[in-house]
Amino acid sequence: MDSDTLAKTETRPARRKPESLAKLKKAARKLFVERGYHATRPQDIAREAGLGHGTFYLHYDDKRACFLSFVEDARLELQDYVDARVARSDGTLERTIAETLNAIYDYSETHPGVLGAAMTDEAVIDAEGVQATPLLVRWGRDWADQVRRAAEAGDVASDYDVNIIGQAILGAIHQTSDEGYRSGRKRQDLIDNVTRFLVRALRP
Amino acid sequence: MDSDTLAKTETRPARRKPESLAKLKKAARKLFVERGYHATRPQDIAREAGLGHGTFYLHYDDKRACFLSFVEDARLELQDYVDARVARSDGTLERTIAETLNAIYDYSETHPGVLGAAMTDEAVIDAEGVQATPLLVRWGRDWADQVRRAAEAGDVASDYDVNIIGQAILGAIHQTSDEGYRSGRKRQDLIDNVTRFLVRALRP
Amino acid sequence: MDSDTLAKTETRPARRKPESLAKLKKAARKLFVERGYHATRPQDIAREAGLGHGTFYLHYDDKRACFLSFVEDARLELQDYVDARVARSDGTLERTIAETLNAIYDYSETHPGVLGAAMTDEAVIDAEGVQATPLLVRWGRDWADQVRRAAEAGDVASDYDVNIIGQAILGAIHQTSDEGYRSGRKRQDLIDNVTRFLVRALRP
Amino acid sequence: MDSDTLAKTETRPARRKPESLAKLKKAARKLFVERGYHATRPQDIAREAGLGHGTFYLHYDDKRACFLSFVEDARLELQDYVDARVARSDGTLERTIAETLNAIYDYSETHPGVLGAAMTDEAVIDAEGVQATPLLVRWGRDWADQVRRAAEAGDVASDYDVNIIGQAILGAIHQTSDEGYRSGRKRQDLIDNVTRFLVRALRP
DNA sequence: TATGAATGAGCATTCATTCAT
DNA sequence: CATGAATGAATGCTCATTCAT
Repeated sequence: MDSDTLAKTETRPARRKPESLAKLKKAARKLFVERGYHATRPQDIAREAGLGHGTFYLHYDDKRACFLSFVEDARLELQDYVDARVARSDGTLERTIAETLNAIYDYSETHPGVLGAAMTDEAVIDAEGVQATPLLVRWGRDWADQVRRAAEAGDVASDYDVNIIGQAILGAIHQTSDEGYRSGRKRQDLIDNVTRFLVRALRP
Repeated sequence: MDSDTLAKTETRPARRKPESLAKLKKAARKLFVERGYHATRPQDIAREAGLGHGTFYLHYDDKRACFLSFVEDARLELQDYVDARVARSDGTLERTIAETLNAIYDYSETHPGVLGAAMTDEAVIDAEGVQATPLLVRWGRDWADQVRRAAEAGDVASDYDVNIIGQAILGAIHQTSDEGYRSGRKRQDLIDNVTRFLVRALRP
Repeated sequence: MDSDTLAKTETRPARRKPESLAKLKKAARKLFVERGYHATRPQDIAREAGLGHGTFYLHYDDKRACFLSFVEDARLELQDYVDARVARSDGTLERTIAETLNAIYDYSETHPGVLGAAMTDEAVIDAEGVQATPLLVRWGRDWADQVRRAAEAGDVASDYDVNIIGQAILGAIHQTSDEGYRSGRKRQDLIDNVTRFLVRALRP
Repeated sequence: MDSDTLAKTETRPARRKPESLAKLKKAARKLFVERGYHATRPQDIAREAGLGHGTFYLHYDDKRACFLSFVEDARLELQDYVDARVARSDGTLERTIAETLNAIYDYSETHPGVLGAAMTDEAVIDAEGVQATPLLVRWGRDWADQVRRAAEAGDVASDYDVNIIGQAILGAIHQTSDEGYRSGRKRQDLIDNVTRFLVRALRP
C-alpha cells in the first residue's frame, strides 16, 4: 500500500533535468568506482542511469568533465564528514586527528572505493591541459595549515617544516586507509594506531 | 625443402635478441614516464627503440606485460639503491630511516618520474584478472617487517600493529617524496623533517 | 473533461504561427549563408530565431525542407529584382543583359552570400530521392528562353542551339559574380566586361 | 590462358603499400562521384577497396585529406588531357578553345561525374582552415592567363579585364559541360556552339 | 629474428528528430 | 502553438595485435 502511494509519486518517467543529472551522477560514481576511469564509457554511465547515451552529453561536456565532477563531489562530501566530526572535538591535536581519521573511515565505510577512485592520478585522464589541483595535494595543504596552527599554539614540535609534515601526515593516513581496509583491519585498530603514530610524531 | 636448406645454410643471425629487449625497455621506460600508460602505444615504444612494431610482441605478450616488467625493473633498481645505502648504516632505526630516505631521493633524482609512473594504480591498466601485488603494498609490507624487527629489538614502541604502521611509514615517505619534490623542497630538508617525524613516531 | 472545458474557455492564442515562421526563415537564411547546410543544425536555427527546438518541426518537415524553402525564397526574391530591372530596359538584348547583371549584383550586394548558399549542389543535401530542379538549371532554362526569343527577333545569331547558349550565358554570369566579388572587382567593371562579352558573343 | 598467366602475377593478396593506396584511390573516386563527400564514409571507401577501415588511416590523415587528394588527382589528370589536346592545335585561339573543350569533354566522357564531384565547394567539406584554392578559381586564373597572352598577340579584343573574362569563359564552359551532358546533348554540338560563342565574344 | 601493412572491435561524440508536458 | 529533455543510430577515428614476408 505504501509502495503504491510512493509509486504514484515516483513512477513518472520524468522529463525533469535535475533528475537525470542525479541519476547520471549516481551511475558515474558507481562505475568509476567499480571499473575505473578508462574502463567506463559514457554510454555505460547513461545506460546504468537508465538513460540514452545522448543524454550524457546534455549534462557533461565530455567524459573528463563528468569524472572531474565526480571527484569534486566526493571531495565536498568528505569535507562535510570531516567538518562535522572535527566540530565535536575539543580542539586538541590528538582529538582532531582521531576525529579526522574517524570521519575518513566513516566515509570510506559508507562510500567504499570512492576515495580511491577519486584520487585517480591526473595523468591518467587525458588531461591535455589544466585540471584542478589533485585531491591529494589539496588535502596535504589542509594538513599543513592544521599543523602550522597547532605549532603556533605550542601543541606541535616547532622544528618542523609544516608543508613537508602536512604531506607526511596525509600520506600516512591515505596509505593506511587505503590498504588497511583492503586487508580487513578493524577500524578501531586503524584509528588507534594511526592516531598514536601521528600524535607521537608531532608532540613537542 | 628449399626453405629447409636455406635455413641450414644461413648463419643464424645469432642472439641479437637481448639487444632489442634492452632497447625496448629503455624506450618503454622513457615513454611510460613521459606520457603514462594509456598514452603510450606499443608502436611508440618500438619506434622509440628504433625497431619495427612487430618486434615488440617478440619480447612481450602484450602491452600490459611490458608495463609490468617496467614496474618490476624499477622496483629492483630501487631495492639496490636502498640496500646499498642501508648497508652503510649502523643499524639504528634512525639511521636506517635516514639512509632509506636518502636512497629513495637518490633514485628519484637520478631517475626522475620513474617511481611515480611505476606506481600507476593497478586499476588503471586493464587488469581484467590478477596482476602482481602493487608496488606500494609490497613496500608497505617491507616496512612492516622492518618495524617488527625493530620492535622486537626494543627500538620501536611495542604497542603498534606493525602492519598498520608499516603502511603509515610508507605513506608518509611516498607522499613527501612525490609532492616534496614537485614543489621544489630541498632534499636535506625533506630527509631531516621526515626522519625526525618517523623517529619520533616510532621510538618507544 | 477538465481539459475539455479548459480548452473551450481558453482564447486560442490565435495565429501567431506566421510570426514564428518568419523568424525561422530569417534565422535559417542567416545560418545557411554563414555556415552552410551541413554545419547548420535545426536546433541552431530555432535558437537563432529565439524559439524552442521543437518549434522548428511545427513549420518544416525536416531540415531539408527548410533548406529547400530557403532556396525557393531566394529564387523568388532574385526574380523580383531581375523583373523590376528588366522592365526598365528598352528591350534590346544589350540593355536586357546589362539590367539583368545589375539586378544580380544588386541582389548579391544587398543579400551577400545568399545566392552562393542557395546554389549548394543537390548532391550535398542528402537528397535520397527527387529534389526540385537545382537553381542553376532553372536559370539556365530561363536564359535559353530569352535567347530563343531574341533569335526569333533577329537580335541574336541564328546558328546557336539556344539551350546550350542559355547555359553558357548563365555560367559566365554565375562564375563572374561569384568570383568577381570575392576578389573585390568593382561592380561597374564587372557589368561592363560581362555585358560586352555576352553581347559580342550573341550578336548576329 | 592469358588471364591465367596474368592471375599468377596478380593474385597475390599483396602486402605492398602502393597497391592498397591505389585501391583506396579508385574506391574513393568511385564513391565520392556516386554519393558525394558527405554520404561517403571512410569505412565505405575501405570496404569498396576490399580493405579494413583501419587501412584507410594508414594512407590518409582523415577523410578530408582523402577528398583533397582525389580532387588534386582529377585536376592533374584533366590537365594532361588538356595539354595533350592543346599541343595539337595550331595556336589560334579558336583551335585552342575547341581543343580545350574537346579535352574536357573527353575527360568527362571517360571519367563521368568526376569533374562535378571534384568541384564540390570548399565550404561543403568541413574545411575549418586552409584548403587549397578551389579548382574553379585555379582554372579561372589559367583562362585569364590565356586571354592575356592572346590579347597581347592581338587575337583578342583589348578592352577586356582579362581576370573577369577568364572567369566568364570558365563559367560558360563549366556550366555547359555540366548541364549539357546531363541533358544528353551531342558532343559536337556542344563543342561547336561553345567554341563559336567564345570566339565571337573574344575576337577583336 | 625482424618487419610493418593490415585489421576491426571499440571509443567518444554529434545531431536530426520525437514527444510528454 | 510551443517547448526542450531525451533519444540512439550513425560517424570519424584509434590502437593493440596479427601475420605474411
